Amino acid sequence: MSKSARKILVTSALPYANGPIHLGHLVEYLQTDIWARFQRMRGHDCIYVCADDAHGTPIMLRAQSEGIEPEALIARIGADHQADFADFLIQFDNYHSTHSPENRHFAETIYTRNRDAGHVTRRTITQAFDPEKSMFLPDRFIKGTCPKCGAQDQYGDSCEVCGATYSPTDLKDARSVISGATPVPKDSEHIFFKLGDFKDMLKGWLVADKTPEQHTDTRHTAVQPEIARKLNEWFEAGLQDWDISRDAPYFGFEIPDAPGKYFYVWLDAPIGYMASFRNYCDRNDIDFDSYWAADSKAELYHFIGKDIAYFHTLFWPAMLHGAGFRTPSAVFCHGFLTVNGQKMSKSRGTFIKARSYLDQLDPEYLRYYFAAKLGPGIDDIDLNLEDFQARVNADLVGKVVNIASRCAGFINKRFDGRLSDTLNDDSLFRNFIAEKEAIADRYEHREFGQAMRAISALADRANQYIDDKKPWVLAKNEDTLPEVQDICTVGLNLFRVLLAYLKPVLPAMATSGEEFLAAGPLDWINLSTPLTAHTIADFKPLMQRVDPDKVQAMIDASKDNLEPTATPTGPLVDDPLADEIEFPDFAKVDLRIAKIVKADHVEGADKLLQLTLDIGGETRNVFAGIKSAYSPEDLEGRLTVMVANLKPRKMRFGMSEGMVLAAGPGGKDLFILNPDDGAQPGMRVK
RNA sequence: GGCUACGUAGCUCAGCUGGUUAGAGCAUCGCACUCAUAAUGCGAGGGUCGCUAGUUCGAAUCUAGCCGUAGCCA
Repeated sequence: MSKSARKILVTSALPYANGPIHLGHLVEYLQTDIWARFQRMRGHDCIYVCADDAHGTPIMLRAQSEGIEPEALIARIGADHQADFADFLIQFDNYHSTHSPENRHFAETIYTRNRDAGHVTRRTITQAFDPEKSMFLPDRFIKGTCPKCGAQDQYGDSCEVCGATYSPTDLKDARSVISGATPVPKDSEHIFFKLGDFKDMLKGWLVADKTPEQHTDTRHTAVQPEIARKLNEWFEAGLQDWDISRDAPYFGFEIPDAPGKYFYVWLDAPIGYMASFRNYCDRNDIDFDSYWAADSKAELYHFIGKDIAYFHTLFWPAMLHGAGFRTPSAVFCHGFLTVNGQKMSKSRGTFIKARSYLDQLDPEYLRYYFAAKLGPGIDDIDLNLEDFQARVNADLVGKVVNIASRCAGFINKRFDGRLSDTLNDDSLFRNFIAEKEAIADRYEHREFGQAMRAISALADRANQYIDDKKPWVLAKNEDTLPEVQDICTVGLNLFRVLLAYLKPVLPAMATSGEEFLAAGPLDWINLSTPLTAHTIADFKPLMQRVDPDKVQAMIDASKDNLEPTATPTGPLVDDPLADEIEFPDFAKVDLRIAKIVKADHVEGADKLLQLTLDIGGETRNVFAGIKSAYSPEDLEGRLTVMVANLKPRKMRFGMSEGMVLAAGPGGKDLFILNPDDGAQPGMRVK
């Protein structure tokens, strides 16, 4: 290999630290991991870093609703994320957090350098303010009636019914999702990044040839053609100033020269790539500047979803450039994941968390399936669960592993595990090796689907070869027995090449296969030398077929609520529906999300618990007949649903100001209601 | 609403700059084989290439409109 080792830094987008990793996230991490492993196998110096994106209003509010500090929330979620990634065999060199000293340093550096260069401006804007919570409300935290079509319960930025976009101040009957209060307009000075200053620079960045000297085989531009077209559209629309500050209270970094103002989460999120790398450099004695200085010769690639292209192809290169750092070599976008052809859905059980998958299935199944479907473009990819099972079983177990399985028996039983001294028929082996650069090129350009197809076609040829030579016939005759050893030696060498080609995708199977072959780790160079005059280990199954029951179990575990069964048994039979009512009858009942702040036993009462319910600034005292099913410590801190406008009723133990809702026949079988994540005390249920 | 992608056999997808009878894998149906995790090999059936106009000697491939799906609109 005359080509020298490339210095490559790759990243995946930072997952947001307010929820678990799901299969949609994994498209990106698996794509990046496969690419990084491939580069390392080729002998390049490829560092893969990531981090949790830990700032912003949603995290602040979620921590509040859980009654914990945001630091505790992000620590817990960060640990979950890392466990999920590790179990999917994603090999980060470093995993950090945007809530870190390194990130504060780079956020401040990038801000102050851009400010000093004149790329920052200040302006007073008017925003919706929640007077009860004393905070400005992001658009998504305001709901109301669409000013265009009159649809109710729409977010502050756009209407999901008619698709209109507007400003939250246009919304009719607006209210804060957090407190339920009516937002009021309020002025505040904000800090803006002058993106327009970078128009020419960005256009130049887009068209420049990013091909590193070491691999001149293909041109390499900063973004894919689809994204380039989108960028041109954005250029034509004009680049507006970007609001990079948020007022307290906000979980993030305070802006150095603006007390009470914080960097917007999207400013410090991509800076997390630098922070994580800096943290890695400090622990591994690597020169940070050789990767990030303006004149760096290293390659820098970001893998992201197409939804965040705007941030990574405009703001990010601009603010790096404005602060005197290098810009990315390229930003690689991918599409979204659908399951069985549709958006992931909790009710269908297709909103599958990483952990729900891992509880049932081998991570390498999904690694292979995604690889088989990923291309360089931004098309969405579909996880069709039947196709998933068929593909993994046919390609991996039926074809690839089968080659080793059908040869290993002869070599182990008849030749004491010994391979022939030479490859007496090496034409097919040479054909396999001849594909090496073509397959590498597919990996390099993220054409994983084509790489998998090429590998699969080779596996077919290996099986054809064995079928043609019929070693099981030759094994019956002592005279032809030596030929059996030769044929199986060829077969196992073909298998070994396939194993190497698949190693970026199937690292665990590659390790098992390497143990079986007992000749050390495979890489892109040593795979060309055939294995001869060598003793292999006993063959153990390298991969099991996908168990359909496990797939079903995964779906069942992902179902939010159990589908009503077709058989007419259960509660509906015992307790038929009440008479139909008109909407106004229902509207009279004011149901609210309530937080159980305190729960106590009631002296002298057999069935009652005394609950103190917070409905967003106000509290209610309620006696609930749920003692048989819940103890007070089970309840404190939980959210539930109460009838808030029920006329207070005097009971023997005091005044009860409402009731909490529960289902079930009674006794131990009582179930109080539990709102989904994100609900806030005081929200109306309707 | 504007813009950008996508819409090819039952399923999942290839089809580069327009050119002989539109391909692969899975599934289905025959046949062969039995070394192998009921694996493998050979063969067959199956598509008005979303719809409609147009450009062209010729279009799945180019243009326009329409329908459907997804995303973006900072």
